[in-house]
Amino acid sequence: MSGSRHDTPALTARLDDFLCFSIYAAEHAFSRAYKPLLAEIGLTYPQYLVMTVLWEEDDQSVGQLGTKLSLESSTLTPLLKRLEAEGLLTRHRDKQDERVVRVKLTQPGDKLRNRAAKIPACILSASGMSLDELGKLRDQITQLTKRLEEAV
Amino acid sequence: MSGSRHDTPALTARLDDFLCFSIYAAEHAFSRAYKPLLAEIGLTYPQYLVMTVLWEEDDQSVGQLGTKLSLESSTLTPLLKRLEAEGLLTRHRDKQDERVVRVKLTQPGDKLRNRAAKIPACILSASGMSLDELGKLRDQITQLTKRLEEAV
DNA sequence: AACGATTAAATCGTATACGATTAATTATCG
DNA sequence: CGATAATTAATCGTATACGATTTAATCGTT
Repeated sequence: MSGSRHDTPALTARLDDFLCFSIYAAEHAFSRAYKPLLAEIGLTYPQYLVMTVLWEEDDQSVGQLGTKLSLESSTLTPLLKRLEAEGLLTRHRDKQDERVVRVKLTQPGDKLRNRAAKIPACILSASGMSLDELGKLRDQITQLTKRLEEAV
Repeated sequence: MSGSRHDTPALTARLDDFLCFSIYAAEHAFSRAYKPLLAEIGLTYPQYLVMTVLWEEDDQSVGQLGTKLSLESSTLTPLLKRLEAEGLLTRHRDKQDERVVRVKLTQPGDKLRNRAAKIPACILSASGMSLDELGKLRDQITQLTKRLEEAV
């Protein structure tokens, strides 16, 4: 057996040991869990996140959305154009500062909130966890994210 | 105030309340934390995950890799072709079953493991958590993923 | 052996996602 | 006031990622 490349397993952690991979897998799982629910209202998962930010606070700039979602304009611009083409929002240059593009919900975009309202409960139920457990887990992950961002 | 669209905030959970968003953000943070480290060895984050699976066990089919990473062949095939073009692995049809493509590390691909070996420790340090905390968090997330997958 | 069902990858179209660059506008400082 | 710096989106090139379809090979049943 000596000399085989499998003599030194300690060099490579097993994928299942990686916290980053558990997050990667969970992200996939969430995306898949949301997909059928979002398909009913014609949104993708990232589009749903953008709409959620706008339902929370309307009339935000591309930059504000990017900060909240950790996304670049190179990602947001095409995504927002698709939502605009769907008639869910408008994009207009800010009169005071023409560099800024302000994103506003249309009436259909605002109305969609009602149809999306039941989705979080579906996911909660699918997760099989209590609101309390979920909140604790969320806070731990958020703190981890904060530390990773500080370290970079 | 009555009649404003902001009368019913309960309809829309705040984005920060979403566990799914904390995972989404953590996935981004991990990806960004890994990026400079992986750039040194010329890998992207998904490519690193594939290589990790192969370092763990060489000579796997595209399907096996897909199962372990929750990825479709439509994602893996182009990714594997890039790694093949880099000379890190080979792709060959299985002699016993020509439907199957077996992926094997080349010597450079195997050697890369040594250069990648220090990366997990860097991330661990950046996360600012103990191995024990990390393990507990990982197990909770893995369980959550399992439940979400079962519910779909 | 034969033929329909199943399986494994690959392909295609669409949608993120990011870094680097560009374009347009605004701020700043001499 | 005017040149330069800084800011904001948009654009471009590359790399995931998935669903649906296609292709090729194998399996199952008769």
